[in-house]
Amino acid sequence: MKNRRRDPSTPTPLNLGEFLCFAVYSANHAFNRVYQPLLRDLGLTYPQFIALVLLWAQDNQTVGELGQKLFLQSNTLTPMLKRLETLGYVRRTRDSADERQVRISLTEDGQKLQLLASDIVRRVRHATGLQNNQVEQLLDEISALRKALESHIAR
Amino acid sequence: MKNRRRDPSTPTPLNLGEFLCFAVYSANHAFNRVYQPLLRDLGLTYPQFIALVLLWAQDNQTVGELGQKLFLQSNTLTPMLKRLETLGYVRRTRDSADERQVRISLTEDGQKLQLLASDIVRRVRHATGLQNNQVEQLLDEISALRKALESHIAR
DNA sequence: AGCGATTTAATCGCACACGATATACATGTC
DNA sequence: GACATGTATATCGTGTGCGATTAAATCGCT
Repeated sequence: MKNRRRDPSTPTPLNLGEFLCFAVYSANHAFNRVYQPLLRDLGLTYPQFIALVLLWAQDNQTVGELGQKLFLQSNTLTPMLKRLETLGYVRRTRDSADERQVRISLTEDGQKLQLLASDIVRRVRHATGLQNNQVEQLLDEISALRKALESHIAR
Repeated sequence: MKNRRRDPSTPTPLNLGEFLCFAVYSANHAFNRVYQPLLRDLGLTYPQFIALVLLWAQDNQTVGELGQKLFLQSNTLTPMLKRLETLGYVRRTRDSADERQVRISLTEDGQKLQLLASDIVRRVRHATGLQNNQVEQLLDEISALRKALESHIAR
């Protein structure tokens, strides 16, 4: 039960190791670096891979739909999707019913990538060193954290 | 105990909500967005703030020392520290004993910022909606995750 | 039908982040 | 002391991210 006396003229020293935000920040970087060598052969970056995961689950989504799920806006997505188009993994076509919307659909090559994706995901999960139930628990906790932060942002 | 039959020609569908990496990725973004309005008045970005946290704990560190703690290299840090210098919060001076090293020291203005920092950190902690012991537990879990990922990268 | 408000993407400028490389300095070996 | 080796920082190019703005299409209201 220590109650150390401190010089009141200097603020409480902040220890970066105690920052939850920094733990999250550096864990995110670590994930990035684990994915990188696995994705290099496919010419993909980690965010691009995440976008493809969404498209494998549901093809032909609009830019806005993808952005809602990824928490990204068109200013980030549009250039990224254009790169995926250049790579030959997706097509970008205006929706004929609503010309404001751009629909992203997988090419045949883009669909084929999914065959490799499961293996990549498996490897990354292995790299976490966690059991399935631990992954689930941590995932729930971090998701709850994100939601709490977002509800705070909304105010 | 469902054991759905699947078409063996199509891969297992991947659900982004089950990706621990994505939970971490989006939680990191959420932190960023919570910090942003709090730091705007100081002209600081979130990574810049984190760098200052390190300098408040120990002034006059080298670029390399900061990079080791932030998991960043000079190609990221140098421009960022130059911006902090332009803002008038730090000075960049070559170490006279070893001219290869650049030492980063806080200006008077940079030191003063610490008075506001504790309040910002307190607000962000409040935004997480977590109790102190919950923060500690989650921090330990995420740090362990980062370490596991990094030890995997090292191989 | 007409027209302002809303929605959807795209564009621009800036700030990370990193791989690859360059440059200057320091160290060790002969 | 010279030269190879190693180290610390800086530079360059590319790819996210985001705030602010723009442009085009649609909606809603009268």
